[in-house]
Amino acid sequence: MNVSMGSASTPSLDRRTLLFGRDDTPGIVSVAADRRGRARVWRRVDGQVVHEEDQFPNWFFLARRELLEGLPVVDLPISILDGRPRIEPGTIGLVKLRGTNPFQYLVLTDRLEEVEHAAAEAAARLLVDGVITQPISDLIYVRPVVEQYLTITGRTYYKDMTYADVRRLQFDLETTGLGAEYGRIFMVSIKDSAGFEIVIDTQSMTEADLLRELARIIRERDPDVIENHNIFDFDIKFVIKRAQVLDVPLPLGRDGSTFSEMRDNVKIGANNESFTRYSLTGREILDTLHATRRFSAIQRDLRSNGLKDAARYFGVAAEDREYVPGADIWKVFQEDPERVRRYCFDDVEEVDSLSHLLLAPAFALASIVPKAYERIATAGTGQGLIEPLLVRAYVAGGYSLPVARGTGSYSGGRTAVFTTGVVHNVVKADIASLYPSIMLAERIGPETDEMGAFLELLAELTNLRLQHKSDARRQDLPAEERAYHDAMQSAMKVLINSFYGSLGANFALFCDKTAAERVTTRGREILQLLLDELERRNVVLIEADTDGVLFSLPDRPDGRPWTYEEELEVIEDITRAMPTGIHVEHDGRYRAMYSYLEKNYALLDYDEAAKAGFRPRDPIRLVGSSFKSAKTEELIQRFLADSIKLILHDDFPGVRDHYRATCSALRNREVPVEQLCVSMPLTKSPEKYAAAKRKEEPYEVYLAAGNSKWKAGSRIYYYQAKGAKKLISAGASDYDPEHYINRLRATCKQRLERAVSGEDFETLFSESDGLFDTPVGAIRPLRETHRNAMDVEEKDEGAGAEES
DNA sequence: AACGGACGGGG
DNA sequence: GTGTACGTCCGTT
Repeated sequence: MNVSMGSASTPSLDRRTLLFGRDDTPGIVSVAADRRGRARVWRRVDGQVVHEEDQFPNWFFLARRELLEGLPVVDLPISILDGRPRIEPGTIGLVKLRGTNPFQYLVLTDRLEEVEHAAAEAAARLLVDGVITQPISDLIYVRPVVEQYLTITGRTYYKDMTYADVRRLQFDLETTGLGAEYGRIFMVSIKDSAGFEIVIDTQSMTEADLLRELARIIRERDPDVIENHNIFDFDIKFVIKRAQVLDVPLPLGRDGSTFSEMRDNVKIGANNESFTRYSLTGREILDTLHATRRFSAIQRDLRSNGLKDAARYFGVAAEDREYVPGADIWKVFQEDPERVRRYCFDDVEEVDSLSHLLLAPAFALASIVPKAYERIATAGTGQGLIEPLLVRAYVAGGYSLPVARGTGSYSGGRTAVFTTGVVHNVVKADIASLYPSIMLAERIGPETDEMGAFLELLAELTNLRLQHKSDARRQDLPAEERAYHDAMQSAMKVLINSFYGSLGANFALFCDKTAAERVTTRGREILQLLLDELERRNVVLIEADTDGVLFSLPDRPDGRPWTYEEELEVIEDITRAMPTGIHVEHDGRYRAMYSYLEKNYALLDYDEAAKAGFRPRDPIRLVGSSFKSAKTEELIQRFLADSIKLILHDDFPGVRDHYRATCSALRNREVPVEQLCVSMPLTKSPEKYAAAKRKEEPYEVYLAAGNSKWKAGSRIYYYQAKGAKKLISAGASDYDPEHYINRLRATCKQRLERAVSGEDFETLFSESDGLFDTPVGAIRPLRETHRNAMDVEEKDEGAGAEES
């Protein structure tokens, strides 16, 4: 409905220009711009970096012309926006824009400081005089200068470049301590994507020379991107501090300037976190810690964001990777410097690997969105990405811009649990890109989008993503090219999924709560259609969430198991019953499932799925936080998983046998003590603990073992012996079996409460056969249906609405 | 034991 | 621009 609302004379941008901007200049690796219409551009051409000076009009949107009163304003024709606009030096140009949105004017000038200041002053005066009532944010809309340059020229970073074309340099410090006030740097490892590798340390030079050498190497290697894990909050801070103390200059920018510093925010999940951003002219600085945390905010199974943990999680930690505990590094360096050198270099290697995995999509986004790469890597999706894209379209099209006016809340996605307990023949079905599909199919976009750019962009992204996705799978393409297509498709996925969010976010320029609610309402209807279609096929619904459903196919009279192909047929059949543009996808199949709580369940794979060459994984998967607790002993955690597995195999005698075997193994001291230990850190030093005068279990256990000294932060392992807790010792067998049997029963009773009745639990978890017990072979698992299991998530203003 | 508060990362 | 995640561990009572 919003497409082509303009008059016939209105220039409309083709979709490619909307998405990539109108200027295809390749190889831009960094941009510096100022408020006087000057830009410096660094481009990588045939592997060499060239520096170019450029001119552009700074610009901002303005709601009221009178804010420029008294300034020598020149009216410019709107046709100036048809190509790349150029103005005479010193001009304060004003373009009256098309359409009816509040920001009616575009100011083009190379005197931005002066003009913006004057307009802000005028706004403040008019506000005081009561002539206007709007806040200044409704009167003047200014983007950062680099974005101004990229937007008005239609350029972006990294056109025609792949990740491998950019020169990335990683460096990592080893220091005598964490605080830059007292610590010193004694080692630096450096690596770059052109094959440079070095580790330098204070065995062969002074700390000052180490810093000079670091600076010399960075200048000589001339990287486009500098990266490390926690580079902003540690390495750069430390380097600057030590360089200051030792009077070493750090002219690391491409123009010989040093680091600049500003407060900025990094979007992590739904939150904004403030940090000190350091910048270098002509280079981009990227923090893999930010990237890791952004990842783990979505993918919750990455527990720790530390470099080593993240590298192991992603499978990029080398077999022979050297580890040195942080607190020991300086000490180990005295005894075995070679070991610390290996450790330090392994760090930069892992950073490089994480960068490949986590930053390639941000890199790909930088060839689309008019924004510096280092900013894209920390930006949110709505205001951070979608808005710059739409604003570029509005500037190029000469359209007036809306202001953000979102308020209130609306209903979001629907979640429901229909069945708890044990179910078989489980299939997971997802509606592909539910919200984007609805927006495209029903032509739902912001009412204020008079240019119709919103849906055009969404449509183009959806088309192109499919192409990139299929190209990423083409075996006839070289790996690097496939990686490029994969990064592109995931960048586009990020954008596609952000459109709905930017409708629902109050502070987004193109916020439209009514439109957002139409999307979610339609989403609930479509999910209901899917549920209805499934029920019509006599499946048992288990759990539904916004755009996906877990269900159980009925056993067939002849007992034949369902095949994947048959399940696909069911799903394709359902897709045919869905509205146009809505596709249901097969997203997983499981032999059995224990549905415990909403989003907490155990899945048992089909045997063949485990063999089929996918990632090797346990045949049973426990999903959801309620199954995991760090404080559970290994034996109990394993016993629970095994019991669920047996229950899902319908093997109740097996559960009882397993229980009895475990009890007797405990009583006969056959369980290795390691499996019964809990681990606790001694965070306080001996002095601090003594001073605290308050007994804590781990310390008392450690002291009772005859120790009096420990290093703060060291971790101990201990178990319950008869009468007292004791430190682990190899082969110890004086643990208290009754204690562990009780713990095991208590844990299982709770976690299995929806799988077996209380009565059956007592039968299963009993060491002797009771006279009146149900025969164990006759025990059936629980399965409970929950009617009215309807639940609609409220989408509040701002938070939460961002995610789709 | 129960609760409020700090932290997550880097050496 | 503002409110605010979430799970774990610490410190206090």
